[in-house]
Amino acid sequence: MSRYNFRIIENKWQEVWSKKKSFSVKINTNKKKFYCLEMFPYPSGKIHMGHVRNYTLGDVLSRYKSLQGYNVLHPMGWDSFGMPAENAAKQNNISPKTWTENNIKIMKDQLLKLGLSIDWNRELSTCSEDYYKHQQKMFLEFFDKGLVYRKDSYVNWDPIDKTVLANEQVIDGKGWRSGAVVERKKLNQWFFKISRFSDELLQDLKLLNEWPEKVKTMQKNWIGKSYGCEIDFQIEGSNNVNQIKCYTTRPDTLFGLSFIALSIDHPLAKYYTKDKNFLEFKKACSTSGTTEESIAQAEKIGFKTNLFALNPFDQSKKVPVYFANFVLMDYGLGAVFGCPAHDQRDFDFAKKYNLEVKTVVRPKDENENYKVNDKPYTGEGFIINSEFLNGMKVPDESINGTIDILENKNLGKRKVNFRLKDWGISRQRYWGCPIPIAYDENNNIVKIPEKDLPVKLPDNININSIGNPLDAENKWKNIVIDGKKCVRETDTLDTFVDSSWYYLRFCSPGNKEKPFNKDEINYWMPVDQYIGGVEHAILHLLYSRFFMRAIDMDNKDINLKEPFKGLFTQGMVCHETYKDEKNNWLSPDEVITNDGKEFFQKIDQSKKVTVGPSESMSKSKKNTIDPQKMIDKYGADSVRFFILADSPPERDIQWSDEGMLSSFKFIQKMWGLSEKIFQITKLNYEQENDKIEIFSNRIISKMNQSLEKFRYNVMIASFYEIYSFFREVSEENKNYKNLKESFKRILIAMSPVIPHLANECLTKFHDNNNIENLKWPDVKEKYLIQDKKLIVIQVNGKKRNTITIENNLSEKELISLIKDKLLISKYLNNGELVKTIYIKDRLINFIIK
RNA sequence: GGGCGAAUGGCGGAAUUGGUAGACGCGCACGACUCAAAAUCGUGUUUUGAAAGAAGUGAGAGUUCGAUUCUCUCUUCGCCCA
Repeated sequence: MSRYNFRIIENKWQEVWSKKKSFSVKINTNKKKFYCLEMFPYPSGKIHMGHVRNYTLGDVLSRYKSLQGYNVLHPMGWDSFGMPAENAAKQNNISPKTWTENNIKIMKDQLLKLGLSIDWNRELSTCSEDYYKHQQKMFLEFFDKGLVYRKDSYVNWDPIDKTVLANEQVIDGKGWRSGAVVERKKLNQWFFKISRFSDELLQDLKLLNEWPEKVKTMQKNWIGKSYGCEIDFQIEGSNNVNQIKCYTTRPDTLFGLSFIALSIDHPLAKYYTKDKNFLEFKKACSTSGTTEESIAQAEKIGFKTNLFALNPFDQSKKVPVYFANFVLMDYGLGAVFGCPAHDQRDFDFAKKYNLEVKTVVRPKDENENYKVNDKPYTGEGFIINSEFLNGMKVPDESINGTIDILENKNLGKRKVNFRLKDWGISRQRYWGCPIPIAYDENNNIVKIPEKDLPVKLPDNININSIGNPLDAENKWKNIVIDGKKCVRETDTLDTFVDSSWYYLRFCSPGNKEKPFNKDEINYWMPVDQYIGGVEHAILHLLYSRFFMRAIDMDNKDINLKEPFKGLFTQGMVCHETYKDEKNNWLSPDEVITNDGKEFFQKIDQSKKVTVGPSESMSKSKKNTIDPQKMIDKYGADSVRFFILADSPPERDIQWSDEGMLSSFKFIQKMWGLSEKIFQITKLNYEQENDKIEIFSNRIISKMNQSLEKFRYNVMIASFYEIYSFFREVSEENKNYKNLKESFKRILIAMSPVIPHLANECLTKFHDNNNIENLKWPDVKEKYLIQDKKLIVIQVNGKKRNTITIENNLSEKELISLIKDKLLISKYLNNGELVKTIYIKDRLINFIIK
């Protein structure tokens, strides 16, 4: 029997698909559509295992839906703007464009070798003018709709490289390249007004019933709707200020007030700009990064003003007013009141500055003398030490009750607040979509006129100039609009903007005039199944949801708010990590083992290697496996098979060489089996074999369930069952009348996972080798019904025996049968039978005392 | 610091969603084929026990006739934070 030569066969089928354009689709209103989309890759150089997993998942689904008769849209593109291209350009003296285009070429070739069912006619690249020109128009449309504005905002500033750093470029508070301590710096930047849709983005999560709960929870927390109130505090100690407004979600702890804390960006800061100590404090604040994590973990520090605030409920009580580093201007009003007894941050701050800690909430099982000691109490309970609030139940009654009182006394106002901030889209970088804006001599905003669009990125720039290279491009920067001298905006758009609408562009990739065409959108959208990493659970998905709403706003042609009907988030691909004796990372290629216990360096086997825990594959830890090498060695089908086997798609998967090899062996065995069965089908016919029918229909039904629920690892288990069943049948060497047809049906059901092998085998079984228009096999229901049932016999909930019975036996008949056969007599004789519980077709439980 | 998950044999994992725990694979052991090895195939493989049996899904409690599944407390690990 010939060995399966995957190199020849896989290549053959990939050529067939590409020549016939098998996966290219058009609108067809007679067919139900299915839009399957995986998150498109950043063209970093070559594909990694994460891509293989992501695109295999989508491919299995696409091929499955397609066999089921859906008109499947399954496109692919490139998220091709972004920092790595600029970094590579600096290192290798090659333009970001050339670098990116080369990478795309390589990666596309790799994806083709995986045998993905992609409509390559729709390929797009976000860095191409064809794409970003539409984005610039959208930006201006959003501008007209009032969804774009400019304001001052902080960035991470590297004082040595004189450049703005992204959060991931700040490591332990230092610039990744220069090592300089990063400062916070204010810049005037562009924003999308995502907050306009805060409530809608929150409420509509309820409509997304095909999204994972955890992603919805993460988005809900991110949007962070809170119900609280604004409270007015009277101020003493200044001629300029007599009132400060604070936002709080815990007005019920007002009697525990011990200080007021302001953001350093609070309007009141302007009265302290001449105070040396304040300026020093401000500088100290600017040394921590801009992420929430760094702010939460930074030591809480404050600057005491000469002001005092009066407690609105008791004007005889005065507390100091501070500026503090943990208060953000973006949240609420940039001013909070501190109640140290019942908030961790306030508690830390009070301890540091020796402020009063007054307990005003007691837990349920404590009495009124309860006192907060070394830890704040943030749980439920009752209000104490608070005069007219005493006894209120925390939190619901106390918060609402206090707000009512504040409103009645005209001291405050009920207010809903969101944590979600507007989306800062300015990036001080070259390799991104230019913002189609200029400024006149008075620094007024001027939109680039439509006739001058797109604003093209200049080629041949000096990538090594300090800061944003576009700033140095004077020829490009200085323009004339309507006879007025203007200067272009040199910031480019956040690459999250590029990926916020690419799913729409796939519907109308060739349209030169418009980003997309109404009929095509209305046919293909929404995306039925979106697949990608959970790391995008918040930002990318929220931004896309915002974009869809922004486009939908005031647009009669489009009536769509949620772009992704179904979402699936896949786990990561992990591998063990290796270190040599000097603690340097080693790649799996550099390591060798004989017994799987002790590991040595390949180049010098006297040198021991320490094996670390299995972690997400990353270049920095060198624990990557190159998909290209695996495809070359084992073939695409084997790699696809392995990446789906074993682990559930939503969980992390461990890469294992043994697993990869056994997948490869399975492909070989399956080929051998197919050949054997093909030989058998040339023999004289035997009678039909019921066992084949029962097995095939049950296993296909099982595969259907696994596919519908994304349990691809369970489906792979069915593959092994299929193999061993048909191998047994084949050993009988009998050409049962239903053998060929059943095996064909099985091969079709296997084809989404291992398309090359399955199609090659199918060709043989088809009379004229023509395998067009294959259909997903139906399940014949009658073979799923079992005529005999296995019943579990329990005594007091423990399994003691089993019995196989005919269908439709009554409880009485069953019990007498069990007693007749003495199946559990030794238990029944030892006590009194109190009760029996009978679950039809499953189990009977005897309760004995 | 906050948020969200996860935990089942030596390992990856399965369990009709409250009803036989360990499907399927890897690994391991024994056997067949072979001069021999590789490959391939077969049998076995939760622990304990000679067996009958007993115990068993991170730990501890609870609900239930019955809990891997539901509730509470704790432990460990992972992911995310404009």
